[in-house]
Parts: sequence; structure tokens; C-alpha cells
Amino acid sequence: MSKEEKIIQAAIEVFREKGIEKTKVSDIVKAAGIAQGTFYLYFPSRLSVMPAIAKNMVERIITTVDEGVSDHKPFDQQLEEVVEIIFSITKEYGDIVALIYAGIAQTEHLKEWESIYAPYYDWMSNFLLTAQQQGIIRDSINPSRSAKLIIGLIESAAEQVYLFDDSKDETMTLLKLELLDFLYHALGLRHA
Amino acid sequence: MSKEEKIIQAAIEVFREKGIEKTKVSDIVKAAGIAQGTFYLYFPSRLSVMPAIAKNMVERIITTVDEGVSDHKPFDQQLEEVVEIIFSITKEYGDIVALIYAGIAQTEHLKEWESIYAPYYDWMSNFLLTAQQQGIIRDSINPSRSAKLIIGLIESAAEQVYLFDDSKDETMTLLKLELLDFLYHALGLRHA
Amino acid sequence: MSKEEKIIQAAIEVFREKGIEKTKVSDIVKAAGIAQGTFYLYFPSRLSVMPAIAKNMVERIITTVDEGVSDHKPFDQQLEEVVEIIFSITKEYGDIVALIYAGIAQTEHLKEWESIYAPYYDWMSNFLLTAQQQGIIRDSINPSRSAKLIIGLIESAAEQVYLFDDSKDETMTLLKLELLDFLYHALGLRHA
Amino acid sequence: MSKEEKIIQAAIEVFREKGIEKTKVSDIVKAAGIAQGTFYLYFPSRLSVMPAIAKNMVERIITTVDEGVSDHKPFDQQLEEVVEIIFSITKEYGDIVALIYAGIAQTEHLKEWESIYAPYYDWMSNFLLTAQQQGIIRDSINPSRSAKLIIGLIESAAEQVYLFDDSKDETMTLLKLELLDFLYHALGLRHA
DNA sequence: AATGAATGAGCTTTCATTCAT
DNA sequence: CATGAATGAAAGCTCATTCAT
Repeated sequence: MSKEEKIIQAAIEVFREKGIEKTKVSDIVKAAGIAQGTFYLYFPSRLSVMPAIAKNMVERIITTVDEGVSDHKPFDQQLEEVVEIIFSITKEYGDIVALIYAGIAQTEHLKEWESIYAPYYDWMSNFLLTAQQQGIIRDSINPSRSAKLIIGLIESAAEQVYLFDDSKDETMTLLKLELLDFLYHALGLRHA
Repeated sequence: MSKEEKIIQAAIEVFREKGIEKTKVSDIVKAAGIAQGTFYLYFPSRLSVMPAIAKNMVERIITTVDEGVSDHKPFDQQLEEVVEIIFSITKEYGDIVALIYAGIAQTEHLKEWESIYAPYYDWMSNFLLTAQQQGIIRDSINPSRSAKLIIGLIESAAEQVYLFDDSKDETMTLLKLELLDFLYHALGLRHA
Repeated sequence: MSKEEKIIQAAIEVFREKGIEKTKVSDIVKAAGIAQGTFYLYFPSRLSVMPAIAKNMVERIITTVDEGVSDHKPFDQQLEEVVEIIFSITKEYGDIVALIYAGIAQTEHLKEWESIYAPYYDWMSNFLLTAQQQGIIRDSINPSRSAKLIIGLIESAAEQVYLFDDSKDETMTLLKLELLDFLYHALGLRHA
Repeated sequence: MSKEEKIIQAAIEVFREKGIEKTKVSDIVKAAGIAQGTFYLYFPSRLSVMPAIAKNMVERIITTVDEGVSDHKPFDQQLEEVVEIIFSITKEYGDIVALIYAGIAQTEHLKEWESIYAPYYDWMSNFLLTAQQQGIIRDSINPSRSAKLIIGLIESAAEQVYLFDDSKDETMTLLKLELLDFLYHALGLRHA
């Protein structure tokens, strides 16, 4: 693992543990097993790790979604899988993603967030396009625009559950079902 | 305006201008026209203004939504108004809300966010319930759960446009239309 | 003694002891008996004390010269006194003046040095003018321009002796005599 | 040009541009086109280039003076040439000499300054001695001691003009004339 | 001899908080 | 209630120096 990767991994670890404001560069380098100065050979300032972390996280998310969806299953079940995966990712990484978003929001890097998310939106856009071409979802859907809506929708639902709610399992299950139903209707799902 | 309110208004102003991490207590008190020490008579620490700001902001949002929706119009037009309002609120306040959310996320106050948002969800929930009782949206909608979904959906769409996009008007209009269409389908809208 | 004066006195003391590069703000505040942060209430940066010190030093020098010269004595003896005084000031303060000049030279404050020295030059200029009006020194002397030459001359001679030479007393005495003789000739001294 | 010379030249260049405190070893090596570590093969520490630079500068000065004075001209014109040269050297190198002196003053190398200047004083001393042997300047002059006085005098006059003054040409010309007149009288110049 | 990545001690500066008035 | 000078802990960052290659 390169020094840069070490720093990113260590930063993720420490940010999760202590939050952003309380994470010092000294904590990161200690966790990474490198010297204080070495940090600054790879990142020009404390907060500039943020976009790198974000990229790393989003890549993980995309990989997980991409690998987690079963190619052969019908679309409605695939969509269910997508929701499941995003919920479970949010459960696992949601805090850190929220944290990082917060961290980026504080810097001048906000614009980068968009490009970091781009491949995620692309994946969803393709996912919708395929379904549309097979006549499974309504023709009036614009895949690329709806991709953003859907990701926003699922993520915000997941955040509701994991970040704020006292998260009784039941609450989560119910919201997830409501969400799926919502999505099916929104997409005009026709059973193929 | 009481000193406390002065502090809150000043804090909003300064946070917007300089971001959270870069806003010092000294900036806030200067903008508020009070002495450094006075701040601590009203708030125990620098970040403890955050929840107060949040509350203030969300109250404004709810008021705006509540007053902005025309009682007598049909539901689909009301929904359009809601979307319009949330978009325009996000345009105006989105940066500060994101900031505050970020600020709160960094503290132990995260849980408070939920209670601050509660009346907002309640409003939407009632809005849906009314429509449902009038048979305008599908029966299978659970108003309270869908309220959260819808607010999350609309807000994330608005953020897409205003925080990240280069926001050509066209982009915004198209996403808004897609969103409305999405919502109409999701809610199983029947013209009354 | 005001906090600002305390800082200046302490800074002089510490700069002499440790030199400029090795003097930390922490040393100064320790010597001044104040808190680290208090320093920055009075001076915006570590090196910005320099001009203040310089001013203080030059004021001392002028006072010493002014008080040290006997009004009633003949000019040649007064000039001897001036030389004596500048030599002894250089012995006492020369290191710190050199240091400060060095310190100022490193900053953007160099121009200030001129205005700090101005009253010193003025004193000398008046001293010469008086003598000239009494017909004691040649008429072709321009008091204001020669004032600068003479101060530069005496100071550089004194520096030679105290900063570089191994400073045997004899060396010093001889250079001082040479200097006086040099000055008498230069000024075209006529015994009144 | 050897690596060592490259370093010295680069250091001169960078010190002039950025001042001493702000010049980093990394700046010097970049300007010299060598690697960071290579610096330490030639100089044991950052400030140890200083005496080398000083030596280099003073050698240049002596060469310039020595070559610039016309052997065959009468003494008073030669002296005028000396003044001219020292003024023009100060104009060109004065800042860096002041800087270096400052730099050396901060280190333990101060004593070296004396030996660096020695050949300069020697040149002037010989210059005076020759004139004295020809009966052109007064017998009571001690060439070696007056050499130091005169160099100090001319240099401080030149510094006045170039480092501090706003240096109108007129100011400079007048001070230079005053200085020459001052010197002629001081030396008891007799036209041969 | 030359390199340049890595080091880590240590600095300046900031700023939330306190408290005597 | 209000003030604002004073505090001092704490952290980001720099950069001279080293050393494995």
C-alpha cells in the first residue's frame, strides 16, 4: 500500500472514530504509521484529504452496488437489491459519508463532490435505461435525470433510518417497503 | 430584537459568508454588535448556536411552505407549489442548511436535527393525508412515512441543482419537471 | 509599565541574549511575564516588535548624547564627548542595534529605519549648525548632510572596535584619536 | 562552474529576492538545479553559505575598486573614483551585503567578517600610504586606521542614499560632493 | 558524488473561554 | 447584565537535515 493510500485509509478510520473537527493530523499520521511531515508531501492541508476519501468511498459504494445486483433477476427484484445495498452501505458507511460531505462542504472542494458522484449516477442511469429499453419502466422516464432523483431518494431514506431514527428494525423495514412501493409507482413499473 | 436573537442572526450571516470552520466567535459578536463575553451569557460554546440556527431556519422554511401553498387549488398544483417553494428555499438557504447540518453532524447535537425537522415532516404528512382522504392519491401511501421520502427527494433534487450543478436554468427546469412527473406517478395521482 | 513596554523591554533583553533567529515569542513572553497570546494583542507578528525596539533604542541614544554633552564646553571638547558617548553606547548597545538593524533589514520595515534615525540626525545637524554659526567649523560644511556622514563615520568606527576587533584598549584609544583628528580636519575646526 | 559555486551563486540570487529568513534550502537548491541533499555535501548547514557568499562579494568589491582606480591620475581624482565605485557597488550589491552582514551577525560567524574585510582595508591602507609618501595627504594620518574610517564613512554614506533615501539623483550627488569635500579636508589634501 | 523521499522537532499563531471590572 | 483584555492550550504546518538507494 502506497503512503498515500495509507493516509487515506488511516484518515477514514480516524474520522469515523473521532469526527472531523476533532481529528488532528497527528491522529491520522499516527494511525498511518508515518511521520507528520510526510502527510504534507501527499496532501497540502488537513482538509484536502477529504475529496480523496470521498472518491475512495464512492468507488467502494459503486463496486458494492455493481457486484451486489444480480444480473439475471427481474428488474423489480434488482431494484429491491439496490435499495437493500444502499441501505446497508448507508448503515456501514453513512456516518462517514455524511461526515465527509460535511467536511467537503466546509472547504472549497464542494464542486468536486459532483464529479466524484458522477460514476454513481452513471451506473444508475444505465440501470434505468436498460429497464426502459426492455419496456419494464415507463417511457416518460428520463434515465439520467431520474437517476439523480432515485439515488437522492434512497440515500435520504436510508439516512433517516440510520442517522436519526432510533432505528427499530420495524421502522426500517416499513420505510424500506414504503420506499420500494413509492419507487415502483414512480417508475411506472410493469411486470415484464 | 433580543441579544440572543441578534447572536443567531449574526451567526447565520457570518456562517454563510465564511463557512463554519472559519467563523470565529469574534466574527459573530462583531456582526452582532456585542462584546465577546456576552456571547457566553447566551450560549455555552461556539457550536451550541448551531441547533438554535437550525431551528430558526427550519421554522422559516415551514412558514414559507405553509404560507406559500394555496389552499383552494387542486392537489397537483399544490404539489407543484411545494416543489417550487422547496427549490426556491434551497436556492436561498440551501448553503446555510447544508452548512448547519454539517456543523451539527460534527457535534453531539445530531439527534436534535430530527426533532427540529419533525414539524416539517408533520406538515407534509398532513398534506398527504388530506389528499389521500379526498381520494386524490393512492390509498397505499402511508402519509407519515412518505412525507419523509418526499421531503428527502425534493430537497436532494434541489441540492443537485443549486449546490452542484452549474445550474443552467434549463437543467433546473427539466429536473423539476422530471421530479414532478416522478412524484405524480409515485403518489398514484388521480385527478379529482 | 504598560504591557507593550514590558514586551519591548523583554524583547530587547532576550534578543541580546540569544540573537534574533533563536529568539522565540515564547522566550519574550516568559521574560515579560505575560501570556503567549497577549503578545499578539500588541504586535501582529514576531518580527514586528523590531521597529518598536529600534525606536526605543534610538531614543535612548539621543537622550544619552543630548544629556552627555556639556553645553558650556568648547566645541572640540563637545565633539570629543560625542565620540566618547557614541563609542560607549555602541559598546553597550551596539550588538543589539546591529541585531535590530539586521532584523529590520529582513522585513519590510527597512524604510522605517530612516524615520527612526531622523531625530538623531537632526540633533547632530543642530550641533554642527551652532558651531558653524559661531565660526568654529568651516562655512562650506552643510550641517544636515554632514550630520549623516559624521554619525555614520563614528558609528562605523565604534562598530569596528567593539563588534570585530579583539578590542584591546589600546586599539580603541588609537582609533578614537585618529577619528577625532580626522573629524577636526574634516570640519576645518578653528579654535574659537 | 562547480557545484559549490552554483550553490553560492544561487544563494546570492535567492537571498536578494526573498531575504534571509524567508530563503529556504529548497529555494537555493532549486535555483542551483541540484538535489536537496547535495547542498549538505558542500555546506554543513543552511547559514554556513553566508561566509562563503560574503567572501565572494567582498572579493568582487575589491577587484572592482582595484581595477576601477586609474593608476596614473592624481590622488584627488583617484579618491573621487573610489567614492564613485563604492557608491555604485553599494547601489548594485548594497542590499545583499547588508543582508549577508545581517545573516552573519545572527550566527557565530561574525568574527569571520573581519577577516573577510581585511583585504579591503589593506587595499585602502596602501592607497593612503602611497599618497602620504608622496606628500599628498597629511603626515599625521595613520593609513591603516584611517583606512577603516574611510571605508566605513563612504559605505555608510552610500547606504544612506541607496537603502533609505528615496534617492533623488540630486540628493545623491549632493551627499557625494559633501563627502568628497569632507574627505579632502579630513585627509589634509594638498595638491601635489 | 548525487539524489530526494522521509523525518519529526518545534515554531508561530489562533481563538474559545474566562473573569475582574 | 455587559464588557473586552487577558489567557494559554493546542494544532497546523514548515523545513533543516538525514540516509537508503
